[in-house]
Parts: sequence; structure tokens; C-alpha cells
Amino acid sequence: MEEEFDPEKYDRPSVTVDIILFTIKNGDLKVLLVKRDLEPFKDMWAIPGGFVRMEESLEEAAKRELLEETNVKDVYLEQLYTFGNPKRDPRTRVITVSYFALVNSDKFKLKASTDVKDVKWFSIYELPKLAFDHQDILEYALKRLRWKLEYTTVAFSLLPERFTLTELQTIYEIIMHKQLDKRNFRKKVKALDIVKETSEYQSDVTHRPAKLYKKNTKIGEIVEIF
Amino acid sequence: MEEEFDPEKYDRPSVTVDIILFTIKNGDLKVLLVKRDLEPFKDMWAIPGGFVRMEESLEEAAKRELLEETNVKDVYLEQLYTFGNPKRDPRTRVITVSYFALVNSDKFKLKASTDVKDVKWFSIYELPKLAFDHQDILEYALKRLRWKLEYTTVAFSLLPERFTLTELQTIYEIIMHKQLDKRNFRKKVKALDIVKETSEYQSDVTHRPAKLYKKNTKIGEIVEIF
DNA sequence: CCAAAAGTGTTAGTGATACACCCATGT
DNA sequence: ACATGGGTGTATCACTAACACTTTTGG
Repeated sequence: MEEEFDPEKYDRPSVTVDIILFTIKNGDLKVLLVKRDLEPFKDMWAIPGGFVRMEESLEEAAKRELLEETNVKDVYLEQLYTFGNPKRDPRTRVITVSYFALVNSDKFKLKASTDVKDVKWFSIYELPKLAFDHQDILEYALKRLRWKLEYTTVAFSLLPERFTLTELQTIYEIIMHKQLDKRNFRKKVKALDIVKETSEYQSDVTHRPAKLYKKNTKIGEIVEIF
Repeated sequence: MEEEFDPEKYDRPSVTVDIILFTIKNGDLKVLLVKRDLEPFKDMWAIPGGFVRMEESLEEAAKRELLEETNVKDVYLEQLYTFGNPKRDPRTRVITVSYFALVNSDKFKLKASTDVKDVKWFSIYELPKLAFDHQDILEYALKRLRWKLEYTTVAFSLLPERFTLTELQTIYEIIMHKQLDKRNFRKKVKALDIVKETSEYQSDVTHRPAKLYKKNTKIGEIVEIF
């Protein structure tokens, strides 16, 4: 049930969306952070996000904020969790709906907006101290990312359209933070039928060029592997 | 990042919590619904819930509403999803954080509060038309319930402290909506070491009494089985 | 002794893991 | 010819699925 009385007569919390955006860059798992230009936590690094407007859905708000603050668009986006501890923002009650997103970082150029001083990719192993409860939110997002990688095909969102099987395997190794066996990895990828080979090969490499693959489009956008 | 400006200067949506409470009763999977006593959707059945107060966390709000509206407490509770389509409530913008809960229905007596006309368990196969987007929320909850059952030990929340292995298996069969093999089920339960046998037996049965088991407390509250 | 549910093992198939060598290309 | 990563198969083990009869109790 929605409620018992007229919604107008209650105090209302503020609602924000936060977006934890991951990418793979320089052989490392990175998360996008912005440097706050306003109080509270001015000059600290934080997860990008902002207020939900009255006329937009939560997902629209997440996409808009990401574009405004960081110039990033066309990402894989999914809702993560809603954090609503009354004390999480020192000023007033703020409930934040967090989203988790993945991009291939080659596809765009970062750009700080007027609201933030700076935008930067941080290795998840070298994070600065974060504003609000953003440390918790990030840890939660990382768990979800690892889970998703194992049981769905989200990994493709981190790669260009055509990729080698070694590139795909490297994504898994970086995120899972462990080595995988090449033969077993390929066997599984083929058994699941999630990639299709193309007739093209890698170029500009100083060794035997690898065959390029693309995502098998017969399986929908994001397939639950199990 | 939380935001760029003073939160006070934005219009704020209302925030509610909704609780989808499942139980097993008469060999069927049931969900708790309340009959609305107020507009909008007066006299329709809906998922119990209500406004989040400024000083309480989301989870506290969920527990409070459940107790107030239905007299139910001590449930397994977990956050499900946040629904925020701008049009989901015809009056004003309402964002709802949904929770998913499980109880053993023998443990309490239902009681309608002043805000609702009636409270009732409905079989998930015989649902009335629901208020708002509550049909969608319920479908989502059901998916999550099935998933949780397969990969965690939430099923114990639906049983009394001591139970037979057949009772446990029946929970799985009702929720998964398929028959399971008795020998394989028992083999798996034992291999996972999630139950401990007691020295007691069923009584008041007209056939060979089954041994009673209890949850193995060495595993924490809710264990991820995989 | 009959009805009802409890309890118990084996086999076959499927998927996961461990492991090492030859191949194609550029320099 | 050498260095670099690309590409491939087999054996073992663990887990899943299919399947039927005997036991214990109350009536």
C-alpha cells in the first residue's frame, strides 16, 4: 500500500541517484569519481550523482547525471541498492538510489561539469577517502559486479564490438582478481555460445594475430548464464 | 556525489516502503495483501506499506509498517528494488522502496489496522487486481524468492524451529512449483550441512513418525549456498 | 494386516579442473 | 632464428539426475 493519508502533509526526504561506473583501463579495474566543488565534503572525491527531478524516472535521472557530470553516455546500467540511513547526509535526510554501470572507456572523453572540480578514474585498489557513505556503496557495487560477471554476459559492455578471446578472458581475470586457464575459458565460452567468430584478425601486433569475435546477438542484451 | 546545490530548494518526491510478505499455508504459496480504506484505489487490494518517516531508516520503516498494518513481526526482511516511475501514483510523485519478507504464518494473528479495511493471505495463483503498479512489484518479488530459495537458506524462515525433511522439501516444491526427488533432496541437504538432527520425532501422525531437524546454527543467519 | 509416509544407494551422465605443446606472425 | 602470444585435447573428479524397495507406526 502506498500510504494512509495525503502525501502532501508529510515531511519528505530528498532523493538522489548515485552511479558507480566501472571500466577496465591499463589492465586495472577502475571506478569513476568526481571531486566535489560544494559543501558538504567539499574537495573530497565522491561517486557521481545528484537529485532526482519530479518528472523523470530514476533510471533517467541516473543517465542524465552521468552525462552532465562526466560526459559519459550509452552505458550498461542497472539498479543496485537504495541507501536510506537517516544520518548518511549531515545536512538533511537524503535517500540515494544507487546504480551500477559499465563502459568501455575508449568510447568517450571525460569532462568535469560546472558542479564538480574534477572527474577521474581510480583503481579500485587505490581509492581516496570518499564523501558520505560512498565507501560502503562502492564495496557493495564491487560485489555485485563480480557476481554479474560470473552469471551474466555483462562483460561485453567493457569491450569494443570486436575483441579477441584473450581480451575477454583478461576482463574476467582483472575483475575476479585471479588467473584463469586459457583452454578451459575458451571451452566454456564456446559451450555457452555467447560469442560469434568474425572473419577478421587483430592487426598491429608483433606476433600471431588473434581472431576477432563479437557478441552473439542471438542471445538478448544481458543473458543470465545460469 | 549527493548533489550540487542546497537540497532544500528542490521539490521532493514522497518516499514509501512496500513489503511483499510471503508465507506457506495450506500447501500453497501466499502473499499478504491489505484492502485500502482511502483514495486512490479505495477498496482495492494492495501490498502493505506506507511513508518513510524522517528519523527512521528504510528497514525500520518497513518493519514498522508491517507491524502497524498487519500485526506481523520478526520476519526475514531484505530490500528488493526501488520503483520510481513518475506516473506510478496518480496523485503525486511517489518513489517506493520495496522489501521482500518471509514468515512462518503460524507465529502470529493477522489484524487490520485503522488505515486498512482488511488484511488477507492470497494464493499467488489467485490474486485480485492490485492497486498502483503492485502487480509488477509482486512478480519481481516472486522471481527473487525463487532465486533466494535455490541459492540460500531462506527457506528456514518459513518453518517452525523443528521440522521434518519432508516439510523442508515441501517448501521447495511449493515455491519452485515442481516435484523434487526425495533421495536427491536429502542427499543435498546433508552434503550442504545446513540442518542438524535432533533426537525428537513427529507426534500425532498416523504413520511412521519422521525425525525432527533444526537449522544448523554453525552457518550464520542466511547462507549463500553457492 | 493394511495404509501411509519415512528412510535409504547405485549408476550414468554432465560439467569443472588440471595440465603442455605446436603454430603463425613480425622483427 | 627467435620472441611473442595464439590456439588446441584429454583424463580425472565432483556434482546432478534418475530410479524402487523396505521400514515403522497407528488404526
